[in-house]
Amino acid sequence: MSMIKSPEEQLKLLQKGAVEIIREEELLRKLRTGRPLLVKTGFDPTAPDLHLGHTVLLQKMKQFQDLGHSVVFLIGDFTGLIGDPTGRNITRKPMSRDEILQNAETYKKQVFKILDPEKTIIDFNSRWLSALTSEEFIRLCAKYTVARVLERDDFTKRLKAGLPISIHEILYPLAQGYDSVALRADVELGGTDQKFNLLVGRDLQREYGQEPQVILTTPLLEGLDGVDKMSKSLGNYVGINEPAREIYGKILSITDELMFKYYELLTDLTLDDIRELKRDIADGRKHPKRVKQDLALVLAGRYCGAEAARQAEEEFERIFAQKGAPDEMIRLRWGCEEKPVPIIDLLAKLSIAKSKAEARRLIEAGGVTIDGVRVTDPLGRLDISSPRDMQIKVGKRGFNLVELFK
RNA sequence: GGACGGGUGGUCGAGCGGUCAAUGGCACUGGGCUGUAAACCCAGCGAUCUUCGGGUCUACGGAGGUUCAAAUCCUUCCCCGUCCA
Repeated sequence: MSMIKSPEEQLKLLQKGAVEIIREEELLRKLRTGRPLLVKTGFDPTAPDLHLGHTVLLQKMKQFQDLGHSVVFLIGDFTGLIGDPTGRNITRKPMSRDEILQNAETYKKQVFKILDPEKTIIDFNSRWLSALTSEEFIRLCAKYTVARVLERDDFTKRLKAGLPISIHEILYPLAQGYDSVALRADVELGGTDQKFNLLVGRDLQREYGQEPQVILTTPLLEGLDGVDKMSKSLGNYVGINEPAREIYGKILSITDELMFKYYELLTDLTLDDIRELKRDIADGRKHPKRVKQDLALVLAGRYCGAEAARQAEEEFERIFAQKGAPDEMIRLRWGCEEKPVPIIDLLAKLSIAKSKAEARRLIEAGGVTIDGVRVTDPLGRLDISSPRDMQIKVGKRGFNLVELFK
């Protein structure tokens, strides 16, 4: 067990990597009581694939755990019905009990790559939100005003832009805030985009006669595109359940600029360390690719093990630096045919290309290679009369191994 | 309930009777350069058939209609927004 740290030491640790703590002196006071604090963090039930963006938050949760506090991983199965207006989702289909439980299981598998299973409480907010009677719900609504909800950035913007806002969306912050009341949370963690929702929790707790929770926000991690925040629906994410080679490859594809952000938010390096890295690159002492590879190694290693990460790097070098083939390719089978078949047809039938038109485009663009030879004629045919293995490469990463059989 | 504006391809946004599979930006895909980086350059970006010239089908909120011809005009329905009540 770790040494008990003083409240001041704890605060210092928790401050690192936090964008904002509201309010610090309250947190300190709570820490001074000496009792384990109840730390709540809400997660959306619709996206049980955790990615690096979530880990920023999870690391912070882990920190609380290591300091001896009690962490609630709250799955917003009820609020999920609404859909957090923070994004741009307007409607969501209700999820079945089974789906939710299944997602919860998926969550657990991933969350415990970071969190301590012994010290994590997993809960669902439908437990109390579904139980509210209409009357209680109205009473809850009575504790907040439309004007205050509309203060939210998202809403203000949408209102100005003439975009619709549904009633249920303005109820979202209330529902989430009520979670804090139900749990009697001491602290709630969330990304900076959650600030408003977290603040509502404070207000509601006060309304219900509780001591308001402290809120701690963490920075949002930008996705691989470096534009939007990392999210599964935008497809710009790195999942922590992905194989090492995926994590490694995705990290290597980010821009140099973004790489430093990732260093900052995802590794233990201090800002000084990062400054030094930048300097070394500027001076030519270090190659930016190497620095990026180091980052990829750390992250792939964290979720897949150092050995897997090392192998990922090796394979990466082989494929891209030496133009080789990966260890694992998509394996396909196809029966031999007497007559030579149009390559376009073959690509479409094997689902290597979505349609014949796409196959044709790919060939015309020079993106198709068979057994290392670039296909140049979109009308070309291929002799597939005898059984053999054939390697078809589409684009930079589409490796397919096609087995021709009799 | 009333007045007005609007619904176009992944997205934003032109087009407002034919030459429109629909200008353009973004996103995306492929190629080049490179470090699977950025920037940049080139090409592509509904499906299908093709003797590679082109043909066919499906698409501009839904359904009808006018017309030789409609994303474009009319009717109606649905949806969204703004203002008024």
